[in-house]
Order: sequence, then structure tokens, then C-alpha cells
Amino acid sequence: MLVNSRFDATDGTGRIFAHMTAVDKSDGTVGKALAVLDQIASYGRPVRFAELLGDSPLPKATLYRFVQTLTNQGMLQYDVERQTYAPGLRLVRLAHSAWAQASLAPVARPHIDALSHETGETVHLAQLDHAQVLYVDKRNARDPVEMFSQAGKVGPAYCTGVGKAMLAHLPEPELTTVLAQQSWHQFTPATHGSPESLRAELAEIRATGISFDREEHEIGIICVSAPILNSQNRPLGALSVTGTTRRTNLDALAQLGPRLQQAARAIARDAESWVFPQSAAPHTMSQGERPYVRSDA
Amino acid sequence: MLVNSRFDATDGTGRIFAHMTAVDKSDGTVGKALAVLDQIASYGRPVRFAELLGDSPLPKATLYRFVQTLTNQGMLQYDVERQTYAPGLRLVRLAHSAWAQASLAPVARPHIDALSHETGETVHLAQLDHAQVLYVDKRNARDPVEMFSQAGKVGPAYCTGVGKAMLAHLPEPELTTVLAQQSWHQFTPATHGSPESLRAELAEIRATGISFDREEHEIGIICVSAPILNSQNRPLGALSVTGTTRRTNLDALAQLGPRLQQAARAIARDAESWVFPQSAAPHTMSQGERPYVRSDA
DNA sequence: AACAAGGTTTCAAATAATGAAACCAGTTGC
DNA sequence: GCAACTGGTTTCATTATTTGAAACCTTGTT
Repeated sequence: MLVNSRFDATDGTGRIFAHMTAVDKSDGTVGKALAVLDQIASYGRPVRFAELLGDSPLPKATLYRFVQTLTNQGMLQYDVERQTYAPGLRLVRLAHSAWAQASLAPVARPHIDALSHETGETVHLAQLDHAQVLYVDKRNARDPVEMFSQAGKVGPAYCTGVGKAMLAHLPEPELTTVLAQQSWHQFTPATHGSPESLRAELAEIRATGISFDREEHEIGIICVSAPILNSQNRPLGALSVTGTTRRTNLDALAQLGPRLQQAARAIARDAESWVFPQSAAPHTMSQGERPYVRSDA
Repeated sequence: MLVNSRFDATDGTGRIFAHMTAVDKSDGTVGKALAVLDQIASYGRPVRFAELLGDSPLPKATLYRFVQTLTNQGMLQYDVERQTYAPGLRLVRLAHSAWAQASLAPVARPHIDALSHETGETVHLAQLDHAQVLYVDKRNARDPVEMFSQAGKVGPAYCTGVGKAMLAHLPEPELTTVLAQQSWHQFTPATHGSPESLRAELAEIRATGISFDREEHEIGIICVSAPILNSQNRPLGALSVTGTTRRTNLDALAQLGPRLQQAARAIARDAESWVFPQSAAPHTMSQGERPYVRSDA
């Protein structure tokens, strides 16, 4: 049984983004459970069981059991008062590991620190995750303009600077699948509306090695971005410097291009030679020492 | 089959902490899969299959299939080059939701901002998660927030200011179970070594409403902390202001006690009345639109 | 060339997931 | 006050998935 599904949800600020549930491929029970988890996360707010059920292809009893299991496991948190479910804190604990090990953030840290210091603007570090842009780190500009971006947040690939920078260097078979997964929602008049339109720009980006966001995702927000490429030219991530049209303009940002590329190259270099500190290794484990006690807090 | 297990791992800075895998309770296949995920996260570095197998109670084929499934699902990331597994980026995406919805961080934000501004010291916001302290936010006085570099870290409950503040207000049956899960590792000469020793201090903390870390976890690090209690006096979390013995002392920190308590009360009040912005709600879902494509990046 | 270690696949038996339907509150309407 | 809801929880025979010992590859080593 396949449980393919696509979510269109609005985030807190009202923007629409496509969210693919990484599901099925017949990954059995575990896959289905994780799909439920994804579904719950997609609402962006605590949800009641009934609402969940309405949106789910699963039968009542099945969904119920999954939600129970996930709650037991700390992957979901149940609010007795309001009778709602929300993603649980265990995820935060796990994400800390993921962030430290699977993302470019630890490697890139000194480089983006330097960049934000030099430019005084907001710097983003993003990676591609299931056809979407996942922001893994960020340095705020001096005056913190609250923006659609924080570590862990996702955004569309087809209309952001970092997204386009990475797409431009994606090898062909993959690019097609990824483009097919974009929502092509028209955020602003400047947003690309189709794969064809975007492909034209991607060629140019590939040539120059720099991409821009010309208010394609959000009016008043522009950015310049450079891809982080490994030695086989595969995009590992992308860096960007973002500004508002009030305070800067595309020409000014374009000046930062070379500096961005330099930082991107440095990160790529460091990433290849990066080895985890062996000191962090010592790991012992003893079994069955204590019973797990369900937290019913 | 129960898969109880306990990990003792050192984090990057060399501190030892007990890490309980929230497992079993016969949560079926999903529970076992999540245990594997926890195990992998516990190493703090990418691991090879063989090492995983050595530490796992599961038979080769079973563990193998779990790792495959989790990788397919983006919960793990496989490094083809080094043949290692690490927690995957999907967790970062999910954790963003969890952090925003299940933690006190969004509610507490303005309050801890104010606190760190006023004191100029490091402020922590923590919650209790499976007998451990989970830091959910932090203000570094200097640097801006870096989400998962700090949030998501876990620490021991029995020898930190925030941990003791929360334990002091835990109702009895629970307190006993939680105390039984502490490692009682002697980090410094001042570390409590047993439940009895700690219980004495907890009574005092309950009376004063303020707890201190007197270099119990790390030499040179002291802090003052206040619990965040809901209307039924249940600890939802704790706040702390941390300093080094070089720059400050316990008496100076004690002065901040009332201010901390005030902030804690404010957070508790806000948390009770907190309702998720309804605007974030609109959620639609359409099924079977696009196939999920495995990312073999 | 033979060996070893790490990783992957097979397949019948054992186990866990499934979901229709019954059940059990609270709530609302009359 | 009763009856019909609505939303949530449990049951249980059926069905499908997981399980794991063992065989099997594949790659690197002596």
C-alpha cells in the first residue's frame, strides 16, 4: 500500500510552501508511522485526532495506534488539556545530533561568522532536502529584521537564491525529478512559474557561479548566493547574503559575489577533509540496566 | 522482546551523560526502529554498520533492514565514501516544528531576551525530557542565537541548576523514578553522589524557590535558576543565568533570584494562555499526487 | 589463491499490524 | 430528561509484515 501524499501548508507568516511527505516506497510500518509524524508537523500547530483522521488515508484504529506509539516514544507530545498532538521534544534532541553531524553547519561556522561580520548583512547556509531548501544556519544582520528563515525551516527551491544556486549544479536526471516536485506557486510577480522559465536562468547561474533572488519569494527581500560544490561538482549546499530593497540593491549585493564564492570554496574544502573529532567517540553500552519509564508529564 | 538499554557517551566537550533510549514498552516495530535511531545519535559521530551491530541486541539482518528503512526515510544519512550512518536532515526539519510547538521557547522568547539584556550574562531555558535536562533555548549575551548548536543539547538533571529547580517541584511518585535514572557520575567534588544527598537540597530549593549550581557539573561554572511552574505547581521548565567563577560569584547571582522568578512567573502565565496563531492553520492535503523519490545524494 | 571481514539477500516460521465494528464518554438539541 | 451526536478508545479474527539463521556476495588482505 502506497501512502503518497503532498501537503500544502502555510507557515506562521502565511506563505504557502509545498511539503512532500517522505513516505511509502513500501517502507513498511516504520514508513507509515513517520508519515504520520510528518503530517502532524505539517500543520504547524497542535492538532486534534479528528482533524488528523480527516486528512489521513489511514483507518481510525490504525491512525490511533500510530499516534499512541509515537506519543509513547516522545516523538509526539499530547496536550491533555486541549487534546492535541504536536511534534515532541525527542525530535529536538535527535536533531541536535543531525545538525552537528549531517549538516554543513559545524564546518561552515567560522566562514559564515566571518562573512556576516564583514558584510553586516544576514547570512544563510542552506542544503537541499527532498527538493526543498532546508536552512541549517543563519547569522542575523545587525538590526534583526524578522524574516522567513531560521535553522530547521524549509523553503521553496525554485524561487530562492540558495535554492537556485543548488539546482543549477544538480546533474540531469535528478534535476528533472526535483523540478517536478516544486509547487510553482506565484509568491510575487517575479516568481518563476514553470520549469522552462527556471531552466533558462539555471543555465546562466551555472555559467556565472552566482545566483540572485530578485524578490521572487518575498517582496522587498533580495539576495545573492553561491553554491558549495564538492570536488565532483555536486552541490552540497549554498551560502547567501540577504538584504532588503530599502537598504541595499542587487548591484551592491553583486559586489559580494566573489567573496561569497571564496567562502563557499573554503567550506567545500573543509568539508572534504572534515573528520569527526575522535575524542567524541568513546561509546559504551550496557544492556537492560534500567526499565524505560513512560513519561506521562 | 524488550530492548532496554542505556548509553553512556561523552559529548564533544568530554562530559559524560547518561542517555536513556526511550524504547520498548513493546511499542512494536516503530519503537525498535526509533531505538536504532537513538543509538546512532548517541555516538555523536558517524558510525559504520559493523560498529552498530556490535553494540546492538538486534540480529544482523534485522538491524540492517532498519538502517535501510531509516535511510530511505531521510531519518539517517549514509555517507557512501566512508560507509557511515549519521542522523539525517529530516530530523532537523521535524525538530523545527517540535521546537516551535512543544517547547516553551516561543513563549519565553521575549522574557529571556529581556533577561539576557539586563544581566549581560548567559541565559538558559531548559525542560525535563526523560529524566534529563533538555536545553531548548539560550542567549549568549554576545553572539546571536544559533539554534541547534545550543538548543537540543542534553545534560544531567541531578547536578545542574535548571535540573534541580525542576526536580524540586516534581511530585513524589515521579521524582523517585527520575532519580533512579540519574547516573550520579561525580563530575566535580561538589557533585551530588546519591539520591539522598540530593533530596536534602531539593527540600531547601522547594522552600526558597531558587536553586544554584555550585560548580557541580563543571569546575568554574556556577548558576542560579528558577523553575517555571504551572498553576498546579508542575514544573514546565526552568530558567537560569550562568556565569564563571572568574567573573562573578554565588552572592552576585543570588541577587538575580527575584528577577529570575519574576520572568519564570511571566513565562508560566503566558504559556497557560498561549494559543497558536490561528492564521497558521489552513491546511489542505491532496493525496497521491506525486511519487516520493528517494534521494541518493 | 585462499582467507577474512563487512555487507546484502533469502525464505519459512513467528509475530505484529490491520480495520470493521462495537463501545464509551461527553455534548448538543429538543 | 432523553435521544441523537461527535470524538475518542478498545476488541478480535484475519492478514500482512517482520524476523533471523544461514547462505551468499564483494572487497580488501596475507
